[in-house]
Formats: sequence, C-alpha cells, structure tokens
Amino acid sequence: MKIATWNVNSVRTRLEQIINWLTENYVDVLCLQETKVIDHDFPRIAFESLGYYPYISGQKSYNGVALISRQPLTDVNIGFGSILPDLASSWDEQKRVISGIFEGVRIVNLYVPNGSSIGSEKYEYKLSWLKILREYLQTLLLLNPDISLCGDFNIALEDIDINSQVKIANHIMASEQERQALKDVISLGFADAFRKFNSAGENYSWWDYRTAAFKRNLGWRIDHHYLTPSLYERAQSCIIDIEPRKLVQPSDHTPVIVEF
Amino acid sequence: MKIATWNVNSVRTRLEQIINWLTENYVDVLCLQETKVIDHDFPRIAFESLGYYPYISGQKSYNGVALISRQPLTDVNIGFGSILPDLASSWDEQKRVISGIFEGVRIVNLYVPNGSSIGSEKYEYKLSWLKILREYLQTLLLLNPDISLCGDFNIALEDIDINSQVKIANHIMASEQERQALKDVISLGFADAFRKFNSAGENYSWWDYRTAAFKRNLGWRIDHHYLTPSLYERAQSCIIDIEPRKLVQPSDHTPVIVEF
DNA sequence: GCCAGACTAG
DNA sequence: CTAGTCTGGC
Repeated sequence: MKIATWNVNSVRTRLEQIINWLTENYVDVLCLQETKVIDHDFPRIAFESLGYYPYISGQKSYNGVALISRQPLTDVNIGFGSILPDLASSWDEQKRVISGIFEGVRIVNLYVPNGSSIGSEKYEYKLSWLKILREYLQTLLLLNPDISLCGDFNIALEDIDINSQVKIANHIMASEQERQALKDVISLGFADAFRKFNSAGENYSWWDYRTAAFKRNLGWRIDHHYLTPSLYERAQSCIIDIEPRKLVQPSDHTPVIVEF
Repeated sequence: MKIATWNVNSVRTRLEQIINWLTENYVDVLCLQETKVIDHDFPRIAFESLGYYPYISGQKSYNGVALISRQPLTDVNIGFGSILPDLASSWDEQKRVISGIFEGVRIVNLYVPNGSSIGSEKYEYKLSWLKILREYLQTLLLLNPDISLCGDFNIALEDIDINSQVKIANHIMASEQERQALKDVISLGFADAFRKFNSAGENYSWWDYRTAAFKRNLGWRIDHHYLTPSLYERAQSCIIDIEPRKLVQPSDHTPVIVEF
C-alpha cells in the first residue's frame, strides 16, 4: 500500500500539478493539507475522472484536508469530535483532521497548527491541539491497531530535520514544548517511517517561499508518516519527492510517500 | 517631439509591458495615469536605466500620474495648487495632475475623474474638477502659449468616439454636462490632435475588461492629446497603438501618441 | 464582470 | 514569497 502526504497550499491553485503528479505517481491514498476551499467548491471531478474517490473537509481561506483514495474508504470520520464526542465542538472549527480505513489500515491525515510564534495564542492552541490529537489517536487505537498517521506536522522532531542556517533555539516548529507534545503523541506506539530508511540530514519536505530557500536547500522536514508497529515492520520505503517543488508556482511543501 | 499618453492601470503590475513598449517605441515624453503607487515605491530605476527621467505624483491604491521624459524637464509642477495658490488644498489630495516643460513646450498630463454615474457625488466632483482645470490651464497659458495637454479624460467628446453598442443617452463619460465642461476647457484654445488626421469612427483608446469588449472592439476614445494653435499646426501625426491592449494582462487603456 | 491593491496568514 | 479574501473602481 502506497500513501502520500502533500500540503498543496490551495488545491485549486495547484490542481494541475496535483493531477499531473498523480498520473505519474501511482498511490493508493493521497493525503492533502491546506486545500483552502469549502467542500462545495472542492474540485472532486478532477480526481474522480482519474478514478479516485475524494473525501474532504474544508473551509474558506485556511486549512482544509482531503483523502484522495484509489478505493472507497470505510469508516471515514472528520475532525476530532466524531471520535471524542465529549470534546467542545470548537475544536473542529478549523478543518485539520480526516481519516478513513483503506484495506484494514486506518489512514489519519493531519494539518497540525503552525503556531505562529512561541508564546503566542496560536502557539498555545497548537500545544493544546496536540494533546487532543493524542486522545483522538488513543481512542482510534482501541478500534484498530494499524494506523498510518501522516500530514503536515509543522514540527521538526530532531535538529537534523532542520537546515543548519536556522537558529534552532526557541524557533517555532522546533521548540522543546512542541517536540515533547509530538513525542507524547507518537509514544502511543508510532514510529517515523522516513527514519527507518534514511538517517541522513538535509532531507526536507518544506522550503519557505522567501529568500530562495529551495534553491539553497534551506528546508525543514515537517511532513511525516508515523506508523504503528506492524505497519512499520512491513514498510518497504519512505521517500521525499522534491520534483514538484521545482515547478513554477509550486506549493512550498513537496510530497512524502510511504509504502508498506 | 513625440508625446505618448497611457493609462497603465498600475505601473508596478504593468512595468514590464511599459518598458518593452518604450524600447520599441521611442517617445520624448511618456505620460502615465493610474500609476496606483506612492512616490517612494515608484519603479524609477527601471525608467532611469533606459535613460528616462521620471517625474511622479502618486498615492496609495488610486490615481497617480507620471511624466517619463527623455530629457530633464523644467518648471515641473504637481497638482493644481502650485499654479492656483488660492485653491483649497483638498483639490490636490487625489494625484491627477503633473506638468513640466520639454524644449519650450509645457506638457500637461491629466487623469480626469471617472465620475462613477451621472448625478453621483463623484460626478459632481468630476464637473467641479473640470472647472478648476480650466482655471489652471488659463493661468498656464499666460506663462506659455505652447501647451500639449494629454491624459485619460474619461470623456468621449462626440458620439463617434463611442462604440455603437452603447446607449449613449445619459451615459457616464458621454453626458452633455461632461462634454460641455470639457469643451469649456478646450475652448481656451486647444484642438484635438487625433481629429486633425482621422475623422473615422471605431478608433478607441479604452476597452472595458468585461464582456470581451476588446475582442469585439467595443471601445471608447477617452484618451486625448489637445494642442494649442502653433503646436496643432506643426502636428504631423496622432495615432492609437492598440498592440499593448492585445497582450496578456493588459491595461484596459492603450497608448495614444502625438508628434509635432 | 474583471482587475488592482490592502490585508492577513503561512 | 504566495495564497485567500475583501474593497473599490470602472
């Protein structure tokens, strides 16, 4: 099974690139983040014409996630609330979570809040959001031990995941609190698929649009696949495809593909 | 002497097209309207690199005029107030007037208010503005009999200057009051350079972005060169260059060039 | 209806 | 730097 995660920074602006990529790169499920469009305006037909089944959760302007699947998914749920019914509904105002089962494996697709700057209101929201995420996954694990968790985490877990130009100390996406919050999540039983195959630095999935960061390879590895034990065992590869980042008018992120 | 007038609808958005046009079309002075940029952010160097001297009067978002000259201009003045010192300074809040002397000829570059719709507050402003303009030119004529007056007048003087699809009766840019106000201005001693050489209809300088107006040649001739008698006598040509309107992401106006 | 700039977010 | 929306002009 092949699963890709890609923050596309607007599914409508990037549609042609996404469709081209899908025709050249067979995957079972493509997990999109930052679709930036309400469900009514999501370009479903473009994906359906290719034989994919889209499952979407979007909003105006910001956030938005989608699962584009080769086969119909079962048990699709949107947001935290469907799994954590006692949760305040405000946690699902931002469309950041979608999930479904493909051939017995629960695919979870996330767009973790960016957090803006350390100590800000958005930073506190990010930390709280990650706590809810832990509860959400804990509950899902009770129902299914095989979870493939992916998305834009907006966190680089280790210093090696960040280009050396960055003053890491107290940088958003690299703070101790953020890393600990993410470690608390993966400690439920997940492992980073990319690091099964590659222990080297200078492997990034996101490059800031500013200051020609891509050309200078000043990136961050913040888009991840986390797998539960048996999936991790089965995993055959996890690669970052930097080609889409080279196109004109690219997303600032590039796809990461896991196969197990 | 060759003078061009061009409402560029943002000098920054159109910069490449303007520079290309200038390299392919030698003019002594290029008169720009709707530069839509404060003086600090005006792209002077692009013009200076081509050997031109820019004289500018701009504001944030709206209006803005500029003279781009092959030679340094003398006696440059901006707004009505420099010539009509008793005038309320509020008349120069909108940046619509710039003028300077090139080889003894005073070049006046205008962006006449559009007027929105007949009877509106903006319509009254347009009519009042044209009255001030008359005073302004009357004063300038005392100092120099040779004036080349051009710009976006937002008025079609005759029915022949308007495509036949338009219901002219009481249309903004074609009302009797607007036409009379402009006639009161040119009666100071100006004549329409374009009509010295061309009495035909279907010659337009502006086509609405909407409804594929350019493709169907549903335009208006609202960008003019008006010349005082001796310049009018000397005038050798006045042509509308529709080529820039054919480009991708064009201005809705196209240059009009007079030579005398 | 089509376009431009300001603003906000990343 | 690059999205989206909003506003305003024509």
